Amino acid sequence: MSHGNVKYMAKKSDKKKSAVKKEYHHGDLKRTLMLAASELLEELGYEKFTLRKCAARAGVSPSAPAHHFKDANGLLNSLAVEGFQSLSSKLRVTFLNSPKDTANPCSAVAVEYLRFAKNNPALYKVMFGSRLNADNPELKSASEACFENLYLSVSEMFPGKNKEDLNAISLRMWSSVHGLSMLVVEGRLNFLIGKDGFKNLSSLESAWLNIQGF
Amino acid sequence: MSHGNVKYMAKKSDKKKSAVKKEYHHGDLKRTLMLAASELLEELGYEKFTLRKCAARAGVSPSAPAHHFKDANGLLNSLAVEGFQSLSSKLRVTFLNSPKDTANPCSAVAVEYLRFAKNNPALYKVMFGSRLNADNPELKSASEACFENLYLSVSEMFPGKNKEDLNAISLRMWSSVHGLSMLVVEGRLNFLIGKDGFKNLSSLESAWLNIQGF
DNA sequence: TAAAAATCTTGTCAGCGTAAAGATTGAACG
DNA sequence: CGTTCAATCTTTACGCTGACAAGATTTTTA
Repeated sequence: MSHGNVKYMAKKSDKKKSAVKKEYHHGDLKRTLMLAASELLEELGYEKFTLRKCAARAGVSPSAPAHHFKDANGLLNSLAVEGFQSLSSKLRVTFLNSPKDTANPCSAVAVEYLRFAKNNPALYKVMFGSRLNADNPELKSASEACFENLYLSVSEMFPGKNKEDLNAISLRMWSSVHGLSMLVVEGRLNFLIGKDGFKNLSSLESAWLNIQGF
Repeated sequence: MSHGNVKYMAKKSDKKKSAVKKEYHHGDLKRTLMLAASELLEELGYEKFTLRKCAARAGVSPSAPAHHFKDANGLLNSLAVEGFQSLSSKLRVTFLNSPKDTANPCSAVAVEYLRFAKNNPALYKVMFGSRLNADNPELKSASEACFENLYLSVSEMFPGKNKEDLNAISLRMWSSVHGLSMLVVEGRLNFLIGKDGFKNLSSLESAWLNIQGF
């Protein structure tokens, strides 16, 4: 496991070490482009991201990405899919590790959701923004799986409820925390800071959390 | 009042009737551009709106808008400001005209909010999207005034509460209905339609409304 | 080993925002 | 009334963008 096929490793190693010399075939351009895109998104912001800058950071020509993604939005779409998968598992893990006997058993999940949005603001905007086509099959199933995971936690939290109520509760939770996340990520709560004892963003968020359980 | 200065009116009338003949000075280009922008936004969608198309629809050159707005985002910013003013007054009127003795006195306001977002989806995205600078003074004060108006209704609804609670309730209401509006407007609830008896979007929205009062 | 496929580059195109400079008009003022 | 000046709009041009077509290079297949 540590070495594997020696010949192959040597080849790979050669490739790695000759990073100075530019090679025609990149080897793992798809992954490299997604990494570069993710970095550029958070560095420049959602609006200033361009495919050409992304290709430049990956060290390839502006047309190279076309061989791995349909177009610029195809690249962002792949990022968003991974974002939903990451968010989904984070929320589930948080729920499973949080105490179930508190007054508001969802607050830990909500905090984790908000943390994700604040840690990856540009990615979060891509995931829910109108740049991507919401009807894209992969994106649709990824966001659906995320919701289903939330639904699962909700159903374990309210064992007696029927499907309609569980769906409604899940939707209520999602839209509520999504709304706060968007307002925070878009800077739309800035005017509230300094008002009536809300000295910073955190105090606003905890007020939001404490005012009620979903 | 019906006629005013005859000379001036005649002049204006001449201008109107000679619409075939293109004139160098438009007369009310700022308003015309905002109208054209608002139309194009809803026709083409938030992402495909361009300043050049907007100028073309208004019948002027691509550089003409620069004399009335700082840049493309300046035009959208003005639209967003008017959007917040319109939304603010709609919500207040709805609250004042809705019965106060129901179980959930906010539901009428929430419905009106959602109606605004669905009637002007592209404008709504502009108002809350990251294309505009959230720290723009005019935009900031317009959205703040909108929130203050909501706060006013909330304070009349819960007379006993202190400022902190009223702020938290208002924020909770806003983020909740904003989250639902965004999800609806961005088409992010499509995958839920047809699931567990939710035959359309309206059934989802009413389930959201009925699951609890804010 | 030759053909085929995959991968990346170069060259090109229309469309975009916007800045600079010129043309036209209306308003202010003698 | 005529002149000057500011406001308004056009023309021209620049760099940047996404994307397409065609060619170069490498890897895979057969």
